[in-house]
Amino acid sequence: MPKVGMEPIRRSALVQATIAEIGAAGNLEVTVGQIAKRAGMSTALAHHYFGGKDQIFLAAMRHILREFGTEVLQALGQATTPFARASAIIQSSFAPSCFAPATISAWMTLYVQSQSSVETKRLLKLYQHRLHSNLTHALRPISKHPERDAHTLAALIDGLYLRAALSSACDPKDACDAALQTLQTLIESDQ
Amino acid sequence: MPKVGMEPIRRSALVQATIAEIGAAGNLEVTVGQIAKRAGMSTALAHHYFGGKDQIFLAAMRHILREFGTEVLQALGQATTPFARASAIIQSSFAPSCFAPATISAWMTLYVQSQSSVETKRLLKLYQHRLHSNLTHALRPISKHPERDAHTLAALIDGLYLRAALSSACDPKDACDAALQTLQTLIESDQ
DNA sequence: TTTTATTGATTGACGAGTCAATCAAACGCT
DNA sequence: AGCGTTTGATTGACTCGTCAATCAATAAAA
Repeated sequence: MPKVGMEPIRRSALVQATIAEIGAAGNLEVTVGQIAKRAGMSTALAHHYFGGKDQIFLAAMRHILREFGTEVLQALGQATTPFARASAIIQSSFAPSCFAPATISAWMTLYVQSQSSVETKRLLKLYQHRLHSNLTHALRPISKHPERDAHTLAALIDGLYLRAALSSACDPKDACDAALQTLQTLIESDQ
Repeated sequence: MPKVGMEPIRRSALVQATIAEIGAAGNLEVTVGQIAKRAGMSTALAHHYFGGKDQIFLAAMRHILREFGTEVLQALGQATTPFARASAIIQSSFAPSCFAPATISAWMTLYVQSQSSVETKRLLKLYQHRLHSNLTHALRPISKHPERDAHTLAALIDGLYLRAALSSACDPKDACDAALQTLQTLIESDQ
């Protein structure tokens, strides 16, 4: 049943399947065959549309990052005060969608891959830069050291996420509260 | 030249070689053959001593964690005041040895692997527990919320390390200073 | 009939783990 | 001291499986 205009559908299905497989495996040891099977097509077709395994993975990473980006943007849209903006950024970072097993694995993979793939490193930097920039902007009216505090908060968010994501004992809600609490402390401190 | 008592030497050489190879590759895509070659022996011998690839990797991880542990312990020994203890823990976490390419890759790998290997997860938890426990102990006399602040600082350390390690722009010294600064802010805050 | 979608089959490479064989040191016995 | 025997060290060659990538062929729309 070959129909025209399959490309975007196939690509999207492959990206979804890739994320699901990475989530199930916990790491990048996922074959093109597995991905293609889950997406309901042959490996040959996966290669046809993406050209190679690396590019399938990259597309999956980009998808997750884009999704996260829009989530932050939406949360920011509803915030009116500077403090609410900072809170919104933090809360987006600990949203349930960030803790889906597939998303967690994808993030960890992103960290590892960024060491050996320049394209992946670029993606990671993009995310970090956006987070920092959003935070700085939110903090400017309420912090004495917007840049510095943004840097600290960004790192804190990453660290708390790491812990919450990797240890089943630690839950997202607590991590989010800890970040919010620290935000409070930072902007109250006058030094 | 088969001599008796080679086992510890070979094992140690393999662990060293594994760390070096992981550092060079940036990820876990390292073959037993490469490791064995760097360690100056055949793949068969590597298997003979470790039984399998997984166990070689585990041994390498344990080695890095043990090295880090002794580094912290040593720094703690020279600290006399509670604040100095907390500072020592932070500074150990940003010591130059933690930023050797091989060490960085090993840490990232640890994060990824902990998702799929229970033994690796155990290792990671051990490290996190020790860090938290050391920090709590140091903070008890000087913080109003030792547990809470220890948790925050531990996450901050991980997050700052992540950023410093992965982006060549960010340097370890700045990350360390940021952590120390936040320590200061946390214990000064009375809320 | 040209273009797009699609796949089964195949190729070529690579890598983990095994095995049988070799070599030399240590050990025990006389 | 001399002589077999055991034992640990060591490897080249091999097996078996896996997987990315390719290709030729088919089918249906345009």
